[in-house]
Amino acid sequence: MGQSGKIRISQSELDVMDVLWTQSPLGASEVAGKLAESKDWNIRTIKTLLSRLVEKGALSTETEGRRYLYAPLISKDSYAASATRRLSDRLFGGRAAPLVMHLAEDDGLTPGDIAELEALLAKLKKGE
Amino acid sequence: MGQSGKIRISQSELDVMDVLWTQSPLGASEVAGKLAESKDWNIRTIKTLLSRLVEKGALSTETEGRRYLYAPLISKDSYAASATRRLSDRLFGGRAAPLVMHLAEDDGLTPGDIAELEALLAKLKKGE
DNA sequence: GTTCTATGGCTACAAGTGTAGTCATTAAAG
DNA sequence: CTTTAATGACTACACTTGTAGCCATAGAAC
Repeated sequence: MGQSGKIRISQSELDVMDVLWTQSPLGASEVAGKLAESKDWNIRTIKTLLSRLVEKGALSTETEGRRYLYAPLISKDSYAASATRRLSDRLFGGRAAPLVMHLAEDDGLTPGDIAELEALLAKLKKGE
Repeated sequence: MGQSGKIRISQSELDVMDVLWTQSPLGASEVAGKLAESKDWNIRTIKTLLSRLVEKGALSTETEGRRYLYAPLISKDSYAASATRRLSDRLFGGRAAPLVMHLAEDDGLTPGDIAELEALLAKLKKGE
């Protein structure tokens, strides 16, 4: 967990985090390279986002020559956990079932998902 | 569904929506009355939020004398569905299982929740 | 009828966000 | 060495959000 609860990561910043969650540490231009496939962003935009993420304590920097290599300080997992919990608390009073029900609607759950969830539930019942 | 996907509702605005999802239509001061229990907001703050929500198309107004009665234009359910889907897409590539797993950690799922989810899954398997 | 009070409309203003531009510097290319 | 290209630092600027203040007005309370 850590401070992942305190840090607010914006939409665009999250796109940058995703790259570094996949691979890190990376320099700004490498991050830009990965993002180029999905986003049409100027390198400066990416640098701004990187700087803001460093300010926020979401990324660490390591000096390599005259540039920085960036790496996540919070894991995707812990970020995802806190974001999920926030949503669940905020909209469903912390209940998981309604949330899953919403995913289920609108073709949200494939048969594979259902099987996976069943397995997960079985494990939870045993574990607890 | 509708336009609930397009409309961005901020944190504070969501607090206002919650009141109106519980009961509507209501005038500004009634909304303020309900919010007073949980929030320490000036009535003007609430009026601003109401106005912004009307601008955004999240609330409708109905004139009653010289004031407005506000009512939601999007249901909590549809908002919750799109918010859930956004999160799931954004963080888990649209997979439901990892999301539930996150809820499960950290005491997120009570035995009751687990039972409820099992029932839900059973219904999904039969239905589809 | 005059004073109070609540209303919506408009305004405010700092922090956060999306999206860059400018600049001095330095490493690389030639 | 000089030109070029890439880097981080600083700056920019409109939009959103949180959190209200001011104002003219109209109904409520005398």
